[in-house]
Amino acid sequence: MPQAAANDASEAGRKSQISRDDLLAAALRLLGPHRSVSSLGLREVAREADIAPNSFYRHFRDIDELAVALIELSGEALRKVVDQARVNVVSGHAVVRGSVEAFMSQVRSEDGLLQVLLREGTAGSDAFKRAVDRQLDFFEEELRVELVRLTEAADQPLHDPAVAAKAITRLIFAMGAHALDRPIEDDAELIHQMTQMVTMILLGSRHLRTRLG
Amino acid sequence: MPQAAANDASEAGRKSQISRDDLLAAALRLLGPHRSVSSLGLREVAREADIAPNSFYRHFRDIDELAVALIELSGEALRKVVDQARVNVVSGHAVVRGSVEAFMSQVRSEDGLLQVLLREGTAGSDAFKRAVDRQLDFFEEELRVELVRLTEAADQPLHDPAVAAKAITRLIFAMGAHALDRPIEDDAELIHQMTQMVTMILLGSRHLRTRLG
DNA sequence: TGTACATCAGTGAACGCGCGTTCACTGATGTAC
DNA sequence: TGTACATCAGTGAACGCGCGTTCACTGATGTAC
Repeated sequence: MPQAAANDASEAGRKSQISRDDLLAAALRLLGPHRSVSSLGLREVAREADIAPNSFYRHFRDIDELAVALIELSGEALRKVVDQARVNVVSGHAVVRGSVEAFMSQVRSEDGLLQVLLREGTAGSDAFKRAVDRQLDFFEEELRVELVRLTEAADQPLHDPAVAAKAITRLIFAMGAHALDRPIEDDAELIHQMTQMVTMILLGSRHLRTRLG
Repeated sequence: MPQAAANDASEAGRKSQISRDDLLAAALRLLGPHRSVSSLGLREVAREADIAPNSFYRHFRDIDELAVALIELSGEALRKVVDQARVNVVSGHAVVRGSVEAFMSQVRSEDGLLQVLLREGTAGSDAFKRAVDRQLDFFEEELRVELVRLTEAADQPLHDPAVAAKAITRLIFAMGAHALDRPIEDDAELIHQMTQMVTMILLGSRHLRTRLG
């Protein structure tokens, strides 16, 4: 069975086929919690994936295309947060706190997906920055829709749900990035702070409406 | 007058002395609004400053030490924002909006100092990240003191001024970084949004106190 | 005032390194007959 | 079922490049006598 033997890394010659996903996984392994995507090198990723540097081009045009793919992959982590938040709404669980907890649980997730997104302030190529912004905008829009739905159902509408959603999104992402540089023992405190912050924004937005009409 | 002639760049041989500040200025020129400090190269900065690469070591241990110096320099821009905010308080000008405007005016400042700070999500060496955090913490603390002073004077104390100050700081920095990627025509809209966001946080923080005691 | 000397910001040349990219290639796999 | 062939994910070697860093040096400047 030469095909089976070819999967053995100790075998000389050609490796069994490697997929885009294998390269993305290798890149994720290299990143860990403290490196930024845009610092990844092509040879470095190829080395980690155990392929020749030039084989990289079979899967991606360049390292930047891989970076964009990574960002899109990390969007999955955001979708999980949104899903969990919706579950909290239905179950009557404390919505703000529960959602902040869901977010932080993704921040600390072993797969490291959300970390990829948080590590990126504003560095990298244009295509890359656009990819990051797409993910932020997606989250912001989901949040906005949910805020409108919830607050109107409770007959406590917000003054400007779009601005509130943007504020919460940007703030929670900034705090998430901050959390990456703090020890995990601080998580409880951070969750408490983030919950308070989001509550302030929501409460403020509601009263701004009461005040201004 | 050989000394005077030595200042002429067309002159062969040794250049007149160059200072740390000249190197910092060269680095700032290279950065512009869209590059991150941690991507600067030693040879690149030396080239821009018109000195030999090895001369760099006369002024900084390595490129990282220059990056930290740049961050500390950029703290000056923050101090200007704080000063302007205090002027607004005294003059009775709209405090929140005026301070947001002062911040955005530094964001767009020609010297590009504040941009250096905003461009840095979380990349770079440990020493560098600590330098960035120091500046954020400085701003947050100034803001906290001012918030306490103002709201207690108006007899409308906040629920947790420290958390409110942190929320405002992180949010305003995130929005400032966002602004760098937007055309200057969007500034009016961004200032409007940021003003609303800060107002929401302050209003929410006050009502949180009313509610919880 | 003149001379001898220490200091030290500057220099050019060279190093080894890892990078991205290109080339012509190989050989396993799937398909057509 | 066997054979011929196209496809294409993999390969090793090589390229030129810019990087950070080290070396022994030079010569202008300030200071001591």
